[in-house]
Amino acid sequence: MNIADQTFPVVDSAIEDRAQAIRDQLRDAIVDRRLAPGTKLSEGEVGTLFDVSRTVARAALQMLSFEGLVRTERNRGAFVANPSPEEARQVFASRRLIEPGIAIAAAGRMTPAHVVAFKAQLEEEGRFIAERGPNARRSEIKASGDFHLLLASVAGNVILQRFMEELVARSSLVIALYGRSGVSSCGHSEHMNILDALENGNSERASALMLHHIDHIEADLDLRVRSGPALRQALEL
Amino acid sequence: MNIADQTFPVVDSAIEDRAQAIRDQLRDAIVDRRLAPGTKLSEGEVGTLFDVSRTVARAALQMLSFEGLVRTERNRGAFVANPSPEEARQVFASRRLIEPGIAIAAAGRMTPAHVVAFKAQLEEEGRFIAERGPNARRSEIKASGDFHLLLASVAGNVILQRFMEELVARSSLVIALYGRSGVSSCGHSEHMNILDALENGNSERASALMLHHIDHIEADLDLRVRSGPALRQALEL
DNA sequence: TGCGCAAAAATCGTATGCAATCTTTTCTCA
DNA sequence: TGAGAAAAGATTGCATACGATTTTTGCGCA
Repeated sequence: MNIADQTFPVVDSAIEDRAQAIRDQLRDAIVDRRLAPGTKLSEGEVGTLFDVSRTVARAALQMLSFEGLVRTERNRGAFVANPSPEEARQVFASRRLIEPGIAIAAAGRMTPAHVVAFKAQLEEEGRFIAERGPNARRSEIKASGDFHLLLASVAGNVILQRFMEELVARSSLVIALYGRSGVSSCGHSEHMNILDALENGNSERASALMLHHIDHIEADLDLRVRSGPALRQALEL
Repeated sequence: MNIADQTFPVVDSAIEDRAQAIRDQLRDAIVDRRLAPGTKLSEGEVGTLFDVSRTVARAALQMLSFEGLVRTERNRGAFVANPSPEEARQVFASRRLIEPGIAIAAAGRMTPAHVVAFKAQLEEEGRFIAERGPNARRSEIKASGDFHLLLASVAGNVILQRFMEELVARSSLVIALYGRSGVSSCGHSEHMNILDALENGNSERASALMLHHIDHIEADLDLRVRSGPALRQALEL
C-alpha cells in the first residue's frame, strides 16, 4: 500500500494547529492499517496531500515519531513503525502494569454519565463485530481501543491518559501485525464484564478482569519471528 | 531568572540531531532549575544562544513540550512549565502506579555489573548530599532522579523507560517548586535499602520499599495553593 | 547479461523571508 | 490625569530556497 493511494478528508474545524490535525489523520490511518507498517511517509508527499508546506508536514511526522507510530531515519525519511515482537511484548507488559491501576482509579470516579458513555461505546463495538466486510476488522480493533481510552479518561489522570493513548495506538499496530483471528468477540464480552464491575464500584474485580483481558489479547498474538530476524529485516526495509 | 543569563556548553559530539542536543541541554537546565518555571523561551533567543536558526530551536521546544517540561501557547511562545498542584499529584500518582512494577522487573534482571553501577550512583548521590553550596540542592534532586532512571533502564522495557524519563523530569520540576527541605538525605537511605532488596532478588520487598519511597517524596511536598489559584495565575504569566 | 561507477533525481536538514498575531508604547481626547 | 485607540515593535506560523545526503538511473565495460 502506498500513501498516495490514500484519501484524507478535509479538516473542517482547524482552529488549532494544522500539524496536529495532520498528525491525527495520519495516526488514524496508521492505527486503522490503511497505511501499512513500513510505508514511507515523505515530507513532501504528506505536505502535498494535505496541502501544506513541508515545514508543517515535518512537524506532524515528528509528533508521530514521539508516539512511536513512526520511525524516522536521518536523511532518509519517516516510515510507519514496524514493531518487533520484542517491542510488542513491551507494549503489553506496560499495559499490564498500568491498566489495572487505571481501572481502580476509574472505579472510584464512575458517574451515571460515564456509564451511559460506556454503554454507547460497547454498543458500537458490538455493531462492528456483527458487521462483515473488509473494514470490519479495522473498526473492531479501533473500537476495542476506544474502550480503554474511555476508561483512561474516566480515571482522571491526564498524564496516564496520554501514556494510554500511546499504548493503545501501538497496540493497534501490533494486533494488526501479529493478531491471529477472533479474540475480539471474546474481548467484547470482557469489556462488558469490566464495565459491570466498574458500575458496581467493585474496583478489585475490575482491576483483575482488566489484567486477564490484557493477557487474553496478548495470548491471541503470534509473536514468533517468522523467518529469522535478519532476513525479515532485510526484506522489509 | 532569564534565559539570556544562561551559558550553555558547546556540544562536542553532535553527529546526531542538533535539535536533540539543544533539547537535552534545555531539559537539564529546566530540571536543574537554572531556568525557572514560567521563563519564556522564545524561538529566536534559543536559536541565537545555540547558534542555530529558529527552525531548529523550534523543533527542540516542540520536543520539550511533548515531555511536559515546556508549555506552548499559540502565537505567544514557549514557557518553562509551571505544574499546578493537581499536575504534581498526577505525576506522583503515575509513579506510584509504575515504579513498583519497574522495581519487580528490575529485581529479576539484576547482574553484578548493574550492582556496581548502582553503588557508584549512590556514592555520587551521597557526595552531593554532603556538599554544601548553592548548587547542592539541585545536584541532589538530579542525582536522586538518576537512581530511578537507572532502575528503569535495568528493568529492560524501553517504553516504560521513556515514560519514567518524563515522570522523573517532571518530578524534578515539582520538587523544585513545592519541595520543603531535607527529605533527600532520608531518600538516600531509602535508595540504599531498595538496592539491597534488589541485590538479594527480593522483588516484593523492593517493590514495597519503592512505593513507600514515592509516598515519602510526595509527603515532603507542600501542595497547598498559595494564594488562590486565580491570583496566582494572574501574577505569573 | 551482469557488474561497477558516475550523473541525475529525489529527499532531507536548515536558514531565511513574509504575513498574521500578539504585546507594548504612544497619542488623543474627555 | 486617566482611559481608550492607534501605531510600532516583537514574536510566532508558515512557505520557500538552497546546500547536503541519499537513492535511483543510465551507461560503459567485462
